[in-house]
Amino acid sequence: MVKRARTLASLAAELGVSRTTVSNAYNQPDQLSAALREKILAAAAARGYPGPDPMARSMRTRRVGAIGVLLTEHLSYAFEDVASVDFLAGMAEATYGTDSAVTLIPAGPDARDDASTLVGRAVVDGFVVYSVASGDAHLAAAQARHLPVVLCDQPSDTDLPFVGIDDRAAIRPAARALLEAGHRRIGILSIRLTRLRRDGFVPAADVDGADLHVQRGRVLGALDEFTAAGIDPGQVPIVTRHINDQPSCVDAARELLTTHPDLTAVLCTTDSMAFGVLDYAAATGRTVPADLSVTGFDGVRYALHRGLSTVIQPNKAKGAAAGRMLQELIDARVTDTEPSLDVPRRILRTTYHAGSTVAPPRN
Amino acid sequence: MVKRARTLASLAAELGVSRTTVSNAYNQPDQLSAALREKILAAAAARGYPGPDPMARSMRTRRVGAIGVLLTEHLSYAFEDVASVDFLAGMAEATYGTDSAVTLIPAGPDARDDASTLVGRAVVDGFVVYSVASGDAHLAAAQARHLPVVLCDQPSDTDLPFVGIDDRAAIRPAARALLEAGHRRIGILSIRLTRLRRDGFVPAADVDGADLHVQRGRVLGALDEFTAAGIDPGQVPIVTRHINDQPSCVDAARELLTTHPDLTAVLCTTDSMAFGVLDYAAATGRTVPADLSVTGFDGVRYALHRGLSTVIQPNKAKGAAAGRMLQELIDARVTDTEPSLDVPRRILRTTYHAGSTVAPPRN
DNA sequence: CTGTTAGCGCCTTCAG
DNA sequence: CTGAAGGCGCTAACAG
Repeated sequence: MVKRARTLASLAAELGVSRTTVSNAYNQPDQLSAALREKILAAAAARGYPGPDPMARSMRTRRVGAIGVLLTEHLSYAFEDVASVDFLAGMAEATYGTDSAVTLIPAGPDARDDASTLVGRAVVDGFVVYSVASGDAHLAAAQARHLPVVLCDQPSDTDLPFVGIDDRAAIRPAARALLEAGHRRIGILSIRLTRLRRDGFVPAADVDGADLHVQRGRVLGALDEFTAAGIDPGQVPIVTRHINDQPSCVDAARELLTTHPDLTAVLCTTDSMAFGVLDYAAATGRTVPADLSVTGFDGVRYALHRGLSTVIQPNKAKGAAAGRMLQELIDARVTDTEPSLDVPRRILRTTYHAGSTVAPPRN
Repeated sequence: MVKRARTLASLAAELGVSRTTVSNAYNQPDQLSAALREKILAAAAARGYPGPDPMARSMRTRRVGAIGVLLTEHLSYAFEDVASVDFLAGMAEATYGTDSAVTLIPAGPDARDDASTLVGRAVVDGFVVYSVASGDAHLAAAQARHLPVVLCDQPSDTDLPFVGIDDRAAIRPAARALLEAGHRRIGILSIRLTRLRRDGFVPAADVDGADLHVQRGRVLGALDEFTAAGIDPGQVPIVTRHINDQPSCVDAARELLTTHPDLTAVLCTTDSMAFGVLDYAAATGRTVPADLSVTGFDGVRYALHRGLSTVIQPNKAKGAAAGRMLQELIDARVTDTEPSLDVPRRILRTTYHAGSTVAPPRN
């Protein structure tokens, strides 16, 4: 059993070379002879020296080799949600080949004073902040770190680098499909528009001030289209739910359709909501689309499988774009003396999937 | 605009207190007066000091606040595979409330010399190694780091902390169900048993030496049960495929059933394989289970949905157990002078789901 | 409750 | 191609 070298310095001492030389053996192979390098690496292996300590290295180089993703929801929810799993897959893809890993940072809604400790303490080179409300404390904490930050989806009104879709424009084809089929009495179902819980009807006038920009954009986009078709947006019933599990969505459909039995169509801002409508319709004996037209948003696999008329957004591509953008910002920071002044902003395309849940109204 | 304090020391200097005091304001609130603490925190906020630098802190405390997960496959595959997504969800759950994040470390099969750099450079407190072949280079690299390592699923024959199921025992109820229904001519379909690609028939005698312990265990468990029922394991046809996508699985079913048309049942070591059999049976006009009985393994959602007779394993619980076990090892390392000598080993329970794809053979 | 003293292990000049 | 020196920013231990 050979003595154990636990640091670069001790290994250097044992071999009778300088620390630099050992360091170079790992990091700058062209700075020493191949023979010496081999000898050093072999000696290291023999003594169980695992190579330069990553922490010390990071401290010195100011580079970690990890990018953080802030997922606001309880982290294990993120793995149950198809969209965020796809997003993570995209980020993983973006880092493939890079010398960076992805660090998942749970940033739950628990408003402990130190809710931001995880992001404050995370050992990463930058953050991707995935879909949080404007004014989110974790986002603020990430910015406070003075590291590159890329925002994904929301908030959409900051000066930070951004990757997302144009929700307001993206939903219009769905609204248009309903209008073109001849619908005039259309209700809207949306997931929460604000961080604060508020289930039930929301006046159209309140939508503008909502702090969850994604849902706000979708509702506004639909209203834009309705308005353009001569429908008074103030007369469009809008129902929201804070949680988007199946029972909530069905209940939202019930609330909307029992209070407004004259509706011939429901536009939903998420596929989950649309499923709620489909389920409620089935439970109450209505046929879709003969008795009721429905549109969704997101284009999750199950929606396409079920033939839902919906808007497909590229979740994986978003993840990849966000990952790459952050990586570029990190690299630029090392290279440039002065960071470039234009903030990257990438808007990805969406597509409307016609599906089979829109048809002309019965009467 | 106030001067910017970029380090703890500079902030301390500007405030005329010692660095310790500032450090304590962040880390040991009970070591100074609330008033002073407030004053320090306020001054920090005013100057944009983001708090103690995480890298320097980690370097000093030898603690990062992140645990690494090694997923051998190309990382974005991991997000397409239900089992590994559930596993990650479990890990996320285990770290919830802990001051640890999860770092995903892609450890693709690219056997570059430095394939292990990511794991060699990862700034983490320990590793969970998820389902790799025995002798995997990334596992070796993780061990070389002298950090706590927890193995999940495989390899199962090391002295490392382990979380998994007893694959060999777990599959026996599926085999037994087929035997009890009266089947005697049963084929086996398995995903790759070795890292090296080898599609097609595998002699039962070769299974023992397979380096992918999970699949090996399942095949051996089935053979155990067959043997106990008086069937010569040497006569049981075993077909493998390296890749488990749908076409491969269907093709495996074709290969098995065309060469052995007398089989009345197929035992599969994964649900994906069983789907391949179901699809092939449907395509060739056989009814399951009337004409052919089929069992799977894993218990993915879709399998249960489809009524497959299969073994359900608790993927999320595995992730949670692995995460917690690693966390404990990390904490113990800080506390204990001498690490405890018994290596934790946790075997989780599986359940056989009867489903509806097993019935007595026709003749 | 506050301050002083020592490094943590490495990489990067810069000089041979 | 190699070596010596300095410091990255912080916290643990101890002493006031």
